[in-house]
Amino acid sequence: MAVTLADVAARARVSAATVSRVLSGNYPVAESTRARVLRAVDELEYVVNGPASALAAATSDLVGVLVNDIADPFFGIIAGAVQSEMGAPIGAPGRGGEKLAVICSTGGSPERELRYLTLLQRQRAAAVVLTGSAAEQPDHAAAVATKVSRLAASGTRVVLCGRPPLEDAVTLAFDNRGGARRLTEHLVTLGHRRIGYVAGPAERTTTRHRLEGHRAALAGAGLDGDAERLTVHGLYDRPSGYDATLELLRRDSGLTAIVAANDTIALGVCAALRDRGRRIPEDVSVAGFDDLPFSADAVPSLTTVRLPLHEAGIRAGRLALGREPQPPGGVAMVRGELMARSSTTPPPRG
Amino acid sequence: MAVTLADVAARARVSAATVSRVLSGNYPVAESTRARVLRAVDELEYVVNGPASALAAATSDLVGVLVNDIADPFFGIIAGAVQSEMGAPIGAPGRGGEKLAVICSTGGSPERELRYLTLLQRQRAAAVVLTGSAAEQPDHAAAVATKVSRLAASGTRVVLCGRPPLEDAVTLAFDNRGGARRLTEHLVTLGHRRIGYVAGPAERTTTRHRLEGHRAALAGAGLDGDAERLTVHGLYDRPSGYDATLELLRRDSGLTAIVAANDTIALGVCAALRDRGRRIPEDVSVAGFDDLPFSADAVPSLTTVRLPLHEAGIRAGRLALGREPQPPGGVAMVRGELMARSSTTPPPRG
DNA sequence: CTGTTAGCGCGTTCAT
DNA sequence: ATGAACGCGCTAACAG
Repeated sequence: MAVTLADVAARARVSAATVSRVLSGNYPVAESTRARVLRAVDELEYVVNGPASALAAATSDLVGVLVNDIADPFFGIIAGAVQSEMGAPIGAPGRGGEKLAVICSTGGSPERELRYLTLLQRQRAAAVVLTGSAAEQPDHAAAVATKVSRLAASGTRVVLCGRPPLEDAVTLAFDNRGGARRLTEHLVTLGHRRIGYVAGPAERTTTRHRLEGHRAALAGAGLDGDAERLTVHGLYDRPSGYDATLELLRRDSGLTAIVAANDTIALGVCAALRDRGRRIPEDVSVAGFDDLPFSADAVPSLTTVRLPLHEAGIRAGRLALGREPQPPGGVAMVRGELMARSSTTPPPRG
Repeated sequence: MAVTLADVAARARVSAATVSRVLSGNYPVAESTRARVLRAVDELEYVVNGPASALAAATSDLVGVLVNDIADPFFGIIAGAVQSEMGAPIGAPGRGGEKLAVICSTGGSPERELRYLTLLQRQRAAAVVLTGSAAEQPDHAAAVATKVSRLAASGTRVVLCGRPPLEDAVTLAFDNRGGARRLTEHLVTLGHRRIGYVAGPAERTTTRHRLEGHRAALAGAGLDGDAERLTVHGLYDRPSGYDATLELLRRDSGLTAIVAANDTIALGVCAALRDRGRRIPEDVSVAGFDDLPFSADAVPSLTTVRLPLHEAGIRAGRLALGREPQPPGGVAMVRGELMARSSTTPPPRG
């Protein structure tokens, strides 16, 4: 029913193989026949059959991108950047290098993560990029590691972006621990002594690393006695930040600063503080993490740790396509930069 | 090299056809052999070859989702919702109904939109969901319409979400015009007479419809004399809102309200007003559109028009899979709801 | 440079 | 209920 290679070949009075060669452009073809073929393609409005092509060539032009939540700009920025690298390579005239990025939103569920991985394996994806924090439950972690190895074994390149290294995969790790430490050190330097922390969901690598960095800074200042009591876990969203702040205030109404595990949580922290009549930063300083676009515009502008998400996504995309050499040891660390803005200031006196 | 159907068949001592039938589950197979086959599948860690399957069955389990910018939560929310509908249908035990959503970020470029459409056509996608505003240049619009017809003709279901109807496609249109009109009417009712408007990029349907709604409200109040002069176009982003506001202030420093074409622009509007020493809303009222998650949390909370993006995405996904009956005439209108919040108030006296 | 040949792995008749 | 055989549309040898 649809137009096939054979139809084009017939119309151009050449063999199917020749048409195939013209289209993939990776083989010498006489200019005259080439033109004839292209004209036939045009006239017949022929479009290659992807599945057939993938089957015969044993390669697919699909690249999977797994994210926890595509509605969260953190992942949107990374995913968009990865996809922007999927076009045809610079010097390739043919429609050869066009890859299609498949963005999959797992909702943070390890089961769905594995399901998507299987789906991509079924599609024989050329590469897979796993972004964001990984679940730390031993069984899930093992299952993902196994799946990754299997994908790698079957020729799918696997890139990890913002999650801890794994065998058989190239990794772009975010320095969550270091960034978090510098952020809390900044507060300590300002003079804060009673600092609350709103963490993300437990059992996630990013949550743990950021919390560890925070604790390290506290320990360095001899302030870690209360750390456990002044930490509340929640999701990486605004309502969690709001609720956690109320809880923190209940536990210690004399807090002079609250650090949130990310910027979105920080938004909720600010809202709760305002509802409780605390001024930011005069009464309570607030800090986030990630430096999402809205953070610089918040009122007051949010002190946070800038992660180069776009750049990381670009790099992840290039690594996935093998257009960039792997970092030594297969692991590169992406540093975060402290952005000290208006939401943090020395604590009120008295 | 990889495990194939034949390998599984050999191990289970049945024919490849039987294995195929067990896996697709749409054919009677004896329980005993069924169990044997499934065990073999498990032991061999067999994963169906998607391309081969798609070729033989002439159907694909890919669904394309085109968005202007996946880093923008507006699209992230829609895309995430569409994808959440792609799982196996409720009563289907087999791995049959699993669809893979391919989210493609076009950057608002009509060329890339067409390229993605071709890529999806090449993959023989089961469906395509086009979201967000469409370019209005006649040639581009025609090219997209043609491509859509061609996709539809080849059996790909096409769903339009948040863009104007097209032949051969089911449409979920947003009532941008009506929402914008009610929003500006709200300002007029509050007493505003000099209202600036920061529009999105020209030549886009959403931009035009929202602007038309705004103008209609002005005209209804006899305020449309200055409308042209008090409108500035930009992109749908924060910097554009910032710059446009400075320009508007230059054109009329006595503005008492500024309406932005979306919430993100409104963020920039607020920043610029503050930098110019204007209080919001005491000196100048500000309004946005979309009601993205951050808008309720802004300080002051943003008056805007709520679009049920998540619900619309869910519906678009169901329509794409044919799981929901088409609306009468193939077009359904999604209304926006005015959310009057703290960023709008009566104009200052004098 | 071009045509011929032979699969790629699976779904689907048609028999049995 | 199961197996044998064919073909989906394309690419990759191999000739020439």
